[in-house]
Amino acid sequence: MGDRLRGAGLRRTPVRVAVLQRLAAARKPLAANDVIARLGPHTDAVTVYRTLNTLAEHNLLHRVRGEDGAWRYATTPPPATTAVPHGPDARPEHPHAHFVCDECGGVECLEELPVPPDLLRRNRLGRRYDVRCAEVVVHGTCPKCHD
Amino acid sequence: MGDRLRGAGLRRTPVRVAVLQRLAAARKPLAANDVIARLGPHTDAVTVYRTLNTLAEHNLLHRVRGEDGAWRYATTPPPATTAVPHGPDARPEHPHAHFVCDECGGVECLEELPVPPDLLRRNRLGRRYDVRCAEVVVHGTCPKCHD
DNA sequence: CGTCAATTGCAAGTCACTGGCATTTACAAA
DNA sequence: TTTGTAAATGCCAGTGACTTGCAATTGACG
Repeated sequence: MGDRLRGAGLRRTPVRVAVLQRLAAARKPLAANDVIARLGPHTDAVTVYRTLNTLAEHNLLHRVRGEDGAWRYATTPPPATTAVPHGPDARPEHPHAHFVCDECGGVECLEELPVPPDLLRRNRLGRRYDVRCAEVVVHGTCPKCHD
Repeated sequence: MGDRLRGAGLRRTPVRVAVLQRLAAARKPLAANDVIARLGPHTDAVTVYRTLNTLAEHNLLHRVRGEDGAWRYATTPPPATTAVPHGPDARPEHPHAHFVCDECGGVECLEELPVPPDLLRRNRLGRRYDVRCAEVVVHGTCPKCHD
C-alpha cells in the first residue's frame, strides 16, 4: 500500500508498508506494542514508534488513548478524492467515536457513531475559544468480555 | 473539607485535605505534578499519586487525560443529597465535556457542556455491549493562547 | 548510476506512575 | 484518655511507553 504513502508525500519503506498492513489486518486500533509484536523481532521498536507518529501526522492513521494511557493506532480510510488534503493540518474525514472496554482494555472504532458535529460549534464555549475537533470515547464492557 | 472525606468513608489526613484544597483553589484540572508542586517539598510525590487515585476512586475527584498522557484531576461538586452513593461504582453526577488546549496543554472543565446522554443508549452499539459512561473532549486553542 | 535528504537502528534518557516494605497515624473501642 | 489496629505515609527502586542523539543506510529523484 505504497500508494497511500506516496500520496501523502512519504517514502515507501518496508517498515511503513508493514506497519500499515498489520494495522489494516487487525480490524481494531492497536497499541504500538502490539504492532511491534506483530512485526517480529527484526524491526526496531523505536522505528515503529516514529513510523506510527509519522503516519498519524500525515493522516494515514488516527489514534486514541487507551485507558492505560498508551496510544492505539488504526488506519483511516483512503480519501474519497485525490484532491483531499493530507498532512498535519488535515481534519479527520469521518470523525467517529471509540469504544474502550474497561475489562480488557481493548479499543474499537465506532464508525457508525459519528462525533456529534454540534460539539464543534464554537459558540457553545466562549467566543475566544478556537475549537478544532472533538473526541468521543464510550466506556463499558465489550462483547468478548461480557460476563 | 474533611466532611467530604468522612462522607466517602475515608480518613481525614493532612495530605488528603491539602490535595483537595489545592485542587479546589485551582479552578481547573491539575496534573499530579502540579499538585505536588503546590504542596511544597514536604509532601512525598508517591503519596500524592496514591492520594489522587484514592480520591478519584471515591468520586471526590474526576480525572481526564491531557494530551501529554498525564491525568488531570479536578474536584467534583459535593453530592446534592447525603443519600447519593459514593464509592468506585458511583457514576459521575454531572458528566461534562472537557477542553484541551493544543497550544499549552491546559485542561478545563466545560461544566456548561454536558455529555450528550444519547451517547449512552446501548442500542447505538450492538446489544452485547455494556455501556457505562462516555467522555467528550474538545480540542482547540484556549483564550490565553489565542494568537 | 550517483546524490542526498529522509529513514533507520542502536544506546541511552525521560517522564508519569507503580510496588514493596517498614514506620507512622487516624480513629474507634475500651 | 489510653490503646489496638487497619489504614496511610514515606522512601527506594522498578516499570513501561515513549523520546532524543547520532551514525549508518536507503529510497527516489535527476
